[in-house]
Amino acid sequence: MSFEKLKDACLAGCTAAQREAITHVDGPLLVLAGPGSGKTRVITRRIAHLIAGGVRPADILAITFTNKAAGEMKERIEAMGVPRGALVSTFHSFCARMLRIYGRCVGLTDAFTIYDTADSLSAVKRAMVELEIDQEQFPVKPAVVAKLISHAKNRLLTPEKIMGDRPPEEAQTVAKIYERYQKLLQQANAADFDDLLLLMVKLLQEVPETREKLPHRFRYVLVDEYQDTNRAQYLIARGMAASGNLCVTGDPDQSIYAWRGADISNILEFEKDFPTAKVVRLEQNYRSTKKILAAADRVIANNKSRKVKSLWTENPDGEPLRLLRCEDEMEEANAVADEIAAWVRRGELTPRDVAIFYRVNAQSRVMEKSLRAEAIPYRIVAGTEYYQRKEVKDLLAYLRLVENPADNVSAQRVANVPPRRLGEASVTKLLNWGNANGHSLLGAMARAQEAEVRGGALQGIQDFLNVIRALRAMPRTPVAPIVEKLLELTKFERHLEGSGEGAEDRVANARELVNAAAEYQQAEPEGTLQGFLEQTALISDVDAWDEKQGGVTLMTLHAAKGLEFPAVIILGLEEGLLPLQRDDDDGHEMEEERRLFFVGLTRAKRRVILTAADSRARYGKREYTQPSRFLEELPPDVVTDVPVGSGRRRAAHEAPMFKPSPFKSRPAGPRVVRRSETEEVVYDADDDEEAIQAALHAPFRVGDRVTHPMYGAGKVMDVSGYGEEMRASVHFNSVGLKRLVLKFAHLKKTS
DNA sequence: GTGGCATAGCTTTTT
DNA sequence: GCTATGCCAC
Repeated sequence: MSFEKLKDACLAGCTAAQREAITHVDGPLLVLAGPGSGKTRVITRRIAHLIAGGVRPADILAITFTNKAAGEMKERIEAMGVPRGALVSTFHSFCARMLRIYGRCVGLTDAFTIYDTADSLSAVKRAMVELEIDQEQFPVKPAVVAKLISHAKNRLLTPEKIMGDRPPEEAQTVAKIYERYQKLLQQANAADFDDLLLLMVKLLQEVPETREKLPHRFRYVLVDEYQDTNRAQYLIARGMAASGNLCVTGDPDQSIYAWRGADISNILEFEKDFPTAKVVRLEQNYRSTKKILAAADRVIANNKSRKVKSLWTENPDGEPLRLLRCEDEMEEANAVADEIAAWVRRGELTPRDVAIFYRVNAQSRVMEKSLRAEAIPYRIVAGTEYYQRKEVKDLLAYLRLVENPADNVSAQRVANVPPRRLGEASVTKLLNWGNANGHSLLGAMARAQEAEVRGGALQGIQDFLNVIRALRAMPRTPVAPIVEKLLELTKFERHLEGSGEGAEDRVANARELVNAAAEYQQAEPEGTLQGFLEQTALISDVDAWDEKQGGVTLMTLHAAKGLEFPAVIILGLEEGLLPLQRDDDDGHEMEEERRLFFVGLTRAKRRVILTAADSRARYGKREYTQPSRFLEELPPDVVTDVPVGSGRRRAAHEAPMFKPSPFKSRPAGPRVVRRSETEEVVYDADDDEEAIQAALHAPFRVGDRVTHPMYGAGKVMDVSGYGEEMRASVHFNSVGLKRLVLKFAHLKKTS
């Protein structure tokens, strides 16, 4: 295809506003894109259009928010039929890549290690030990110190500045820890997440060798989700675009990362930063129904500090949003699982069409239980979890040491894993000797005699060094054999087998790392050990999510950004949870909570369910809740209120009003839970084993005639679930439609 | 050096 | 209520 034809293809089916953004070539460009307005399409087509217009792919840099988004963008550009070669990456991956090349200018070799939050914390603790700060006496905990340091870094502040109203001597001590921490990282040839950005800024601003060259390396720079950039990222974006051809896209109403330093004014003040900037607004929504969009629009209108925009859609009205009011989080989860089961049964949606969002990860547990009980397949999106597991981190620590022998945090971590009589005393001795004599921990081990380590520890040190040396002798690609060799040499699986409860899982996790390495190799045939380690360090939650796999998706509202689903369920619309309660509320954080809810709502194409529970367990204590203020902000005409459980039960049976006490056991006798006008679940109190077994092994089918001890004759209308959770909807002559749990219902076939 | 027990901290969100 | 860490005893 000719480049002219390609250019046309880039514009096919686009609106005037979209075309404007796609065809803009030189000079700064701000694309303010509402949810579902075709932003990704505009970015990918703009890149394809640039290339079709003669721009070399290698001159284009596109920054996305997640690795997953980067991968998808690359695919979509290639699908347009233009030559590949544009660099599409996240900020962190891009900076890591630059630092592999130019790290020497800022004190890193190309083998540097990336420290995650947990590694940083270890380094902070080590810094405090070295400074002889008594952790009992110093009132700031290591984790808080680590946070303060990170905070300072991604805002480019000195530690004193971010100490707020803490006493000056505390600030001074934190500053000292910061300094020592940084020295430790330097010695370990390591960079934490924030350093990746910070050192990149240094390359752009301070280092003579790079500050002239790097800003001109790319002619066109694009940054997506610009509303979520922090100070350092802002400087990098600007710094890389000496050409002035900086295109940023985003939506201030979807800024949800202020808590980690994102500065919404980066996008709000883009026009001030670049007075010649062209601004394109994308306000037509192609994703959601009118009702969903109206709800989202009305909610976000309550934010005071925002650029007003008018979202609209030509999509149909759609069905109303539904609010399930439940007694507690268990009922909430059951009601949601029942809903989904019904959708699937009716053929309206498949499980993979459905996403469940929540504010905090802890909410997923109860939900999972109910989904399992209904036999609904689901997937939790929390990719980093796997790499945080102890056994996996241990293995990665070995691999890092192979790559970077200076990495003391990793060396300290696994020196005695599996146990090899190389205890804390010896390690401390080696560490101190190494510090004094300019050697890493690994280096000190190689000179253990000099360091005056003796006894059993010496053999342990030998074993440890042998493992590292053997691995280092292997080629760095392919990666999987290195991981396999590691498991073999350390007898890691045998070590885990004896680790008590959950040992099987741990062994499986360890083996899984071999698979992860093989998968990495499949994606990156040339990939090295270093590349694999980098990928594992910079993986994000959504990165691990494969939408091709079936099942209901469970994730936090934060992880939901940028995705879309036919049906969305948002749990826990309660004061304190969504919006989440915090100590120092100055109103800005409330607005960020509202944006988070806005993001959740606007992920939905056709169907939205919201839930709220009267009480919820928190820290193991039951607390009564107030409905979220966001519920009052929804336009009443697009929301249907659906009482589940207690409220409905009262209405149905005119029981006296009382707050159900979680401390009283429920009264004997059949328990009836009404779920809607026509549906009830009846649990019988006396469950004799024989009847249960009989019920479970008598397959009821739609259309079967049955009798029930209490309700008499009826006809089966619907069957759902498996095993103990199998339920049937039965229409009884006496009382109409009931939903029965077969395990308890004592239902018999009559014909 | 290992294993058992107590307890603190967790539930904000994540690269 | 759970879990990860740290402390102590053997």
